[in-house]
Formats: sequence, C-alpha cells, structure tokens
Amino acid sequence: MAEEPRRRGAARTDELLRVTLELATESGYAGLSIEAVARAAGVGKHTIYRRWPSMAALLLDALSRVWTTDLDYRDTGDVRADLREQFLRSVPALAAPPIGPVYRALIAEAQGDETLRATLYDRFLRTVEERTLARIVRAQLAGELVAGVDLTFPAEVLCGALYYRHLLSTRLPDEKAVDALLDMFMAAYGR
Amino acid sequence: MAEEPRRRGAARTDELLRVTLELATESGYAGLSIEAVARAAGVGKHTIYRRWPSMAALLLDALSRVWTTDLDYRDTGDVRADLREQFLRSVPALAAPPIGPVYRALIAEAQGDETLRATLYDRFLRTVEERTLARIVRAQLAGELVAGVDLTFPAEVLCGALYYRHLLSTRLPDEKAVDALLDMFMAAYGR
DNA sequence: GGCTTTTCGGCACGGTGCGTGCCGATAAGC
DNA sequence: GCTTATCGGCACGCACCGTGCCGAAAAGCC
Repeated sequence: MAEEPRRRGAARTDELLRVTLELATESGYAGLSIEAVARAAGVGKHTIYRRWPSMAALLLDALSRVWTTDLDYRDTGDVRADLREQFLRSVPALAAPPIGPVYRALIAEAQGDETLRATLYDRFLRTVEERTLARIVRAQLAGELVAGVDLTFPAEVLCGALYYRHLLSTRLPDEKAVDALLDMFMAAYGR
Repeated sequence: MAEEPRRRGAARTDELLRVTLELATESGYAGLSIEAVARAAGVGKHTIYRRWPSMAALLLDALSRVWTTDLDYRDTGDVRADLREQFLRSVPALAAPPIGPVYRALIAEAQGDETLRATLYDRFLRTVEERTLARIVRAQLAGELVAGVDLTFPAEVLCGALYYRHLLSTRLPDEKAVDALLDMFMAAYGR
C-alpha cells in the first residue's frame, strides 16, 4: 500500500473542488456541507476554511469548474434556430448533477445573503444574459431582427423565463415552452 | 397583572401565524426558525409541530394570510396600462416584510424539496399566472391583442421575467424594466 | 543535508436548530 | 365535577457551524 503523500497547496485546492462536485453528484443538494466535504476528502475542516470563507464561496468556485463556456451560441445565420438549440441544450445541463445540486444550494444560500446574490448574478447569470444579447444583436445587425431597438431587456426576458421554470416550478423548460418563448420574441422583434 | 388565560386550539393557531409574520418583519429571513417562533410566542415547540409538520408548512400558511388577493388586475380597457400598474404595485409588496422574508425563506427551503417547490408553485405562482392570463385573454377578446394566439406561455413569460429579477438579481424590477417587458409583449401581440 | 516554516489531519469545544420524548399543569368538553 | 386533550417547559441525541489546539509531515531555505 504505497501511501499517497499528503497533497498541499494548489493540488489540494483543486482536489477539494473535485471532491465537492463528486459529493454533489452522489449526495445531491442535501449532502452539501463543509463537514461533509471535509469527511469525503479525508481532510480537516481548517484545510477548507483556509481556502474559502464559507460553503457558498467553495460552491461558487466549484461551479466555475463545470459552468462550461459551451453556453456559447452558434451563429448559423438563423437566430431563432440558434437560440432554440442553445436553450434546449442548457436545460438538462443546468438540471443534472453536479451543476443542478450545486446551483440549487447556491440559490438557497443566496436568499439570505444579498452579497452572495450579487456575486452569483455577476459570475454566472450576467454572462448568460450578455452572450444572449450578443447573439441577438448580431442578428439585428444582420437584418434578421428589427433595427433601432434596444435588445438588452429582451435578452434578460429570454433568460429570465428559462430560469423561472428551473427554479420556481417543477416543470423544466421543454420544447413547447422554448418554442412559445421564441414565438413571442420573434413576433416582437423578427422581421 | 391579569393573566391572559392560555389560548388553545384555533385561537393559538391564528396567533402563531401572526407571531411568525411579526418575526419575519423584525428579524428577517435569518431569524425564521421553529425555535425562534416558539420563543417569540412563548410556546412549546410541540404546540407548533402539532399544527404544522415543518417550518415550510408554517410559512406557507403564514404567507397565505398576507398574500392578498389585491394582485387582481384592473380592467380599464387598456391592457398595457393595467399590466403596468399591477406589476409596479406588486414589486414593493413582494419585496417588503413580511412577504419578502417569508417568501425568500420558502424559496430557499424549496431548493432542496421538490414537493415543497410544487406546493409553492400551486398555491401562489400559478394563481399569479392564471390571473395574468385571464386579463390578457380579456384584452384579446376585446380586440386589444391579436386573435387566434394561445397566450398561456406569454402570461408565464411576463410573470417569469418579474420573478427572475426578484429572486436572482439584486435589482428589483423598476419602471424601465417593466416598460421594456411590456414593449416586448405588446410588440408581439398588440394590434 | 539539516533546519525552519507552513500546512496538514485529528480532535474537541460551545453554539444553534432540529425533531422527539416526558413531565406536571391547565383549559375544554362532557 | 370529572375526564381528556392540549398546554409550557425541559431535556435529549443529532447534525453542522466556526474556532482553537495539537503533533506530524511536507515545503522552503541555507
């Protein structure tokens, strides 16, 4: 039994993030606590507290590891099809472990912590809104959407409608919902 | 010191809901626990557990007491103005105590409890969506909106966009956001 | 290579809330 | 006036929080 030497520093940090995601996958939302991560990693709690001030901070970093940038929209020249594909692709990705449980845990903690709510928005949701905005602005410049309209809020509405279902209902956004959302968007701004 | 006789039965139940709302107003989200309610009401924990199986159940009933039915839309014949008025009116009502803290506490608990999430949706959000739908269907029948379109999803999108801001961002829906949302809705379905 | 410094795992602590069990007291129902 | 259900109070074991202290082990330095 060759004893693995104790890892330290950056290697430990990385391993802790990995263990956190594993734990989220196996135990789900309910099992996510600092004690549980320490136990699963065979680590003292100090080793975690030295790196992150709270469970929320740890979860934010863990989420960053898997919040892949493949949320980028394609640009086939058909804005409706590109939005549709991306929306439908993001639904299972957001709901499945490890993203789903970690995300839910953060949302829950953020309800009682205004600062965390702002951080969560800045690090994840704002990016989603911005990329959505970028894609529809490109469509606007290409003549697919009406010109002369500020699309910032419409981009937010598109994202908001999807997250509303994720977080507040038990129905995930399905094809029907996504199509209806895009119907509304295209009816408003399509040409 | 005329001792108030111990209240029992329905009177106690009512008082406990009142105390819960008071506690939410004074201590906010963080102070909401069964122990805290029992302490504030001068009551044994059993007295609460006998009535509600969990904090979430207690909060749901408490929320019902203040989730006033004044979320009803007016019907002045101008659907955009009626929606706008109602949206702007609901924003501070949802954010302020006691609704704000209680609602946040429920959202937080619902993240780890699928059943609660469904109950929360059924008892509150669905009503909001249905009343919104009813108002815009009336407008459709009155010829204010285009005919022959199913407005179920658009009603959900309207509500979803507002709740998205409430729960996931630090910016409450303001006049600009509501106007932009209504711009999109009217551009899509107005005549 | 030997020494110092930092990080490590392990353990224990007090604090808080959970959900339950057991009291003797008290109000309600008959 | 007597029975019965509910009451408040207290205690328990459990879990997690965030912190402190320990001796061991790795990393860094000369």
